[in-house]
Amino acid sequence: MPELPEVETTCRGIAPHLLQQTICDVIVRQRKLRWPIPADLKSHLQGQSIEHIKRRGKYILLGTTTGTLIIHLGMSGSLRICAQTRRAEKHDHVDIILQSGQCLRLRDPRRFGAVLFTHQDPGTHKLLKDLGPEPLTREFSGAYLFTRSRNKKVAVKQFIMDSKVVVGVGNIYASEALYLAGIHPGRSAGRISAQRYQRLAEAIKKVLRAAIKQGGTSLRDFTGSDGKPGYFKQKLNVYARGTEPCPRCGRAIRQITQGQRSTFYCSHCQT
DNA sequence: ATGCGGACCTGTTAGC
DNA sequence: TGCTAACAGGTCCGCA
Repeated sequence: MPELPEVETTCRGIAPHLLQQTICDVIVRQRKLRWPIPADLKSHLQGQSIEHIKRRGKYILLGTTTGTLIIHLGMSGSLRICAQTRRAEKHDHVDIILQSGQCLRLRDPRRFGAVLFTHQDPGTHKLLKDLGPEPLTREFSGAYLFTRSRNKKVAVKQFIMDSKVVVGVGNIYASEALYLAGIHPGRSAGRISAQRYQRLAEAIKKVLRAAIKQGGTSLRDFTGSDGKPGYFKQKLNVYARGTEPCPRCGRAIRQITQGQRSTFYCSHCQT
């Protein structure tokens, strides 16, 4: 479900409820997520105060005095703030109960998400250490993409979805950014000019910023931590619009499969 | 080093 | 209406 804008929306929504709150209790109803939730999670968190909330790629990092809780929402995860007394529903796997009486509740029907804890600098954690730059920083640029892509024959869409190249660009925004940049998703990453990568880097930043501004994209069921959907869906040009006309030229948008994921593009506007 | 398919799950929708 | 198959916002892992 969530790409970078949805994770960012979630972080912004939960942060005010969590900062400087002491964790009173931790309830784990289902520990089988992508990786098992550590059996000693509660002992790491109970009595600790949440000092900061950060996002790295699609990972949400809750910093306590003694370590960092690492949360990934996978394909279908969401975090909500609710009253501790609110009845848990079917896929509500974890509750982090706060002194305020509220609780941070993780729901994840498909269980591709993760909840882990580390005492180390989270940047050195196995899952985070090889991540590429954040797309909304100056470090991420057309020049960077150009350099990284030399001699790569992988399709450019898969290239920009590789978290070692750049974090946070998932299946929706990859299609959207390539559309904005006018680049065919199947083109080999190594055969794209510096100038076109300049356009692509700008398009990625533009589409992610716009999506964050709209509170993310709600296709099926994404909602922010307050339960409100994201409104970026209305601004999607190609994603999930197979057979609809291209907004620019009117020809039918095409849907193909790349790396077992759907890609949407306009064969006339994207070359 | 790179590339590919499979794996992990449940829910929803499309098709017969 | 009901059964089945395909598909869904992610990404790690093992094997060629």
